[in-house]
Amino acid sequence: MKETFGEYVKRLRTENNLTLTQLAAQLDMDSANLSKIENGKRDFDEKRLIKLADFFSLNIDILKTEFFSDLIAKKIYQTNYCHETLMLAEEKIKYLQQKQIKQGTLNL
Amino acid sequence: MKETFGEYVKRLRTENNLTLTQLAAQLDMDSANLSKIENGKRDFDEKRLIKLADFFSLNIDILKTEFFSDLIAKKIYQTNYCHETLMLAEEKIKYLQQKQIKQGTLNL
DNA sequence: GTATATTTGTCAAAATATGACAAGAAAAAT
DNA sequence: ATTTTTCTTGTCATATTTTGACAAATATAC
Repeated sequence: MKETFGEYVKRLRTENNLTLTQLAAQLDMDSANLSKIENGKRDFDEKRLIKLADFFSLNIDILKTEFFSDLIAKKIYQTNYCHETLMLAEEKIKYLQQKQIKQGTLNL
Repeated sequence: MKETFGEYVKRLRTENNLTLTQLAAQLDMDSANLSKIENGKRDFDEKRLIKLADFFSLNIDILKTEFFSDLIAKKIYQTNYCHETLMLAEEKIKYLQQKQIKQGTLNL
């Protein structure tokens, strides 16, 4: 079963025998805040995904999938019946893509 | 093919022959901002979902599904490959639910 | 025990969202 | 065709949320 994004970062860090301070330095952030991220008390800032991918030589698209799926999971969990919402979201994404093709751009 | 949440609201409004001003009054908001919502230039505020459901006698859960799927669609669209992210999100929701069962509560 | 690592709490500053209003554009009514 | 109504867009002050930073408490290792 899947882990959260925070747990994923923690695993990357510990598997590479790094301290919070060491990884935080690489990501240009406070180690205390990184700890909160690993423990699900704060969100990882999207703009640092590239640094994370670079440092651990991860595929950025896979990392983004990890990241965004986590945001979505947190948002839906508790609020809403999951499967139906996600199915509908998928339809809507397709709709937005269609709309973009027709209109050129799309401001959301 | 699915519509956006804004288009959905607009459809509800026009099918019921209401002006923006009339619906905005029911939702306790500015009609100019409601217009932006219908046209995808602002987000509908979650806290007004209940008023919307009440006024149009909609099932709140179905409405929430419409609402949250829209948020997700907007977030993923452009950024990420859709299907894979949503599949992973579903797994993560299950994981969070499992985690909650074990821990009692979960702060995210 | 001391040192190192991690977690938690707090708070000011930055970023984002919201409410409000004015003015322009489009549609409808007369 | 001009007046009235409706809709759209722009702007901005305020409210809310997120972030960065640091201090202090706790836990782990040596």
